[in-house]
Amino acid sequence: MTSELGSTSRVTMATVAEVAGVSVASVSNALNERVGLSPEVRSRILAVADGLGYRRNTLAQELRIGRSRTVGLSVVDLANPFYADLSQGVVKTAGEHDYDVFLSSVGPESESLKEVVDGFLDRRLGGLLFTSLTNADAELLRRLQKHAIPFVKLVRDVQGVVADWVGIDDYSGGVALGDHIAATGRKTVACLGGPSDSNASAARVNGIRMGLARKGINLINEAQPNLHGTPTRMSGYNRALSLLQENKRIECIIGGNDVIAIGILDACRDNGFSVPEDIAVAGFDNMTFSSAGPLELTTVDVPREQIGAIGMKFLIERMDGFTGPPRRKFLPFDLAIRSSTSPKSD
Amino acid sequence: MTSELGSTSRVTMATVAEVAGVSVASVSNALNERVGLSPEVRSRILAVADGLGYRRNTLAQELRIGRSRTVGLSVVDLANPFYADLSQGVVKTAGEHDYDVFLSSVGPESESLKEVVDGFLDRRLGGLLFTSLTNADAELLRRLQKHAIPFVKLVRDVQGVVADWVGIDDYSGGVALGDHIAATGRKTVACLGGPSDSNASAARVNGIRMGLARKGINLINEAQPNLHGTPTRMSGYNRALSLLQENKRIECIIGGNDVIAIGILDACRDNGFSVPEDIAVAGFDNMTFSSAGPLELTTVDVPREQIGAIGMKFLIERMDGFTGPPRRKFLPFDLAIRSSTSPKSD
DNA sequence: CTGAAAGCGCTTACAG
DNA sequence: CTGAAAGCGCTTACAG
Repeated sequence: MTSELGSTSRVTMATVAEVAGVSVASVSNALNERVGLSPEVRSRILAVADGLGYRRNTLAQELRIGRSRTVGLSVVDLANPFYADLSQGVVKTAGEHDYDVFLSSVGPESESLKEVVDGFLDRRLGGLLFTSLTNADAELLRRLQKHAIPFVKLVRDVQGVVADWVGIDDYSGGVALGDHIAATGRKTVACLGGPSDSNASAARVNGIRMGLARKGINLINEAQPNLHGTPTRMSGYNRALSLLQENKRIECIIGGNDVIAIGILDACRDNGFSVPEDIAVAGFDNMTFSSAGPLELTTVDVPREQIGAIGMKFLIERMDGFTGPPRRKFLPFDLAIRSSTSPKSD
Repeated sequence: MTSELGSTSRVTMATVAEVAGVSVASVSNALNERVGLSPEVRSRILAVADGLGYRRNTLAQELRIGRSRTVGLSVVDLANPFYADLSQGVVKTAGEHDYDVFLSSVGPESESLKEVVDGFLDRRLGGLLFTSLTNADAELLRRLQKHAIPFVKLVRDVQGVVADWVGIDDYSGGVALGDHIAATGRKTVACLGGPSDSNASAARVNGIRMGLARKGINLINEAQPNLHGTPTRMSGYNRALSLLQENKRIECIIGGNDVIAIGILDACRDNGFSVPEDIAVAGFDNMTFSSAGPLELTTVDVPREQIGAIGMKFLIERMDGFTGPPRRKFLPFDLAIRSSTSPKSD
């Protein structure tokens, strides 16, 4: 009498209908709270469904109605806490609005963005959220627009793709940081930015440059290839190493993000430079670990979780049919001044 | 002639079949590389599908075949880098085997584990991966077993639920850590562990206690409620604060994980205790930030990403029909000794 | 070697 | 107020 695999064969609407003595249509209507069902029948159906432990098959439902309450989130590197925090904001807000999140990782070891997007589309997800975009992704995004798939860009923007975007004014953040460094009295300053194909990284470096320039300070590595690079700790370490070796008088190194800055701090430690006495170090993002016990990194506080949350909110509005013009939401940021850039005491 | 919404109405197998002049069955057979199709027809179908930009509808396919190449991953707090690293391992391994990951967050603000699991089941996911389980979840897991849904427990184990598990021997890790602390010559030692309903946290504390006891050292907060607590920085800070105030002679505080340990370091810094001169601090996990510039935390190196990767591999084997007895995989760990527990120099 | 047909579990007009 | 029927886009025996 019982099926071979799985002691309990799934209970479907047909099962509920049979037990309740009604049609599957009525079961569907009852479950979806549609009008035109006598209260008695409706509550009987609900009771039966409950008793049988009925659960609606999401695949069947979504296939039929052609819409999904699941959104796709594409992330380059979950192990990078920046994206983990961002994702947390997305997942939390999604949950509050009864949406789910399908996560895909883009990366050298994993899939390309195109493959990730294909996977999203194959699942007929209701909307998409992107991080880590570059201008090279413009065509892909335009294809989504052609298919009328709503999406939101997070943190980084893409030239020529007019769509909702949420982030901060990275340029102004950079200016504030450069300004602060100049005010500490340091004049020999280098910057080790993130990848140049990230518009956010580029804006940060531009802002830092401008903030310093206003006080007559030029980046000592302005023309060098190390001005931009991979946003990893390793890259920060290696690039800082060569800076420290080439220029013994260097007074400050600014990382394009906190992960790079940690690499810079490692390099300083390993080479006997004490921070901030010998050299100042600053970052960008204000990751949780940026202020931890003895580690006190000056940085720009980027509201990562909020970016994810508002991005998700924008996406929900689009999925709900909002057709207003694309929005660009600049979230406020703060400069977190800590001991890694304490004024020179000489 | 064009449909109102979405310029390009989706191309389905029917479209491909019509253009190629064959039946949908043949299209399906061609796409699924089944035998019994003349090479010519097959390649023509493939060419047409490609030309039309055909993409298989995953919902329809999964509904039909009743299996899914998507697995569910339940995580308490993505913003906690421990789970982010674990997730990275899962996602990466999944991608390598052509599986996808559906992520759900359990938490006070979000859904309960039951809701998360229901969501997984409603989507007919092929298998599930759990982190942060407690004994209270036993019933839920047994229900999954009754329905023959494969799952793997990560890091934490659950009493009475015999199923695949991947983690480290937390007890031995604790012993190694306690042993090390004793060897540094410190005798007044406290431990601020994670939640007592986590079998991993409990094992860690037990191990630490044993490692110290072998050298005749007892935890000074053995009987106190602060021996276990929330695994957050805030909790570490607050618990450390009261320890420092109550016992000026305290020589070492061990955190049940690195996040707690960071809170301990914060408390030391804010109260003028220098590490390791005045007091030693140790953690557990070896998070990336645990060694960062001036921050040099002694800790147990837990291979988080590998736990996720192997857990995913186990799950794939189960989904592929492996029916061997449940496995318990203990991954090797290391003790990372750093300056936060340097020997007392008196 | 290829196609017609049934069916996965839903939803939604449309009759009655 | 309720049900029979078609259909979402696939896959899979089963005929031919």
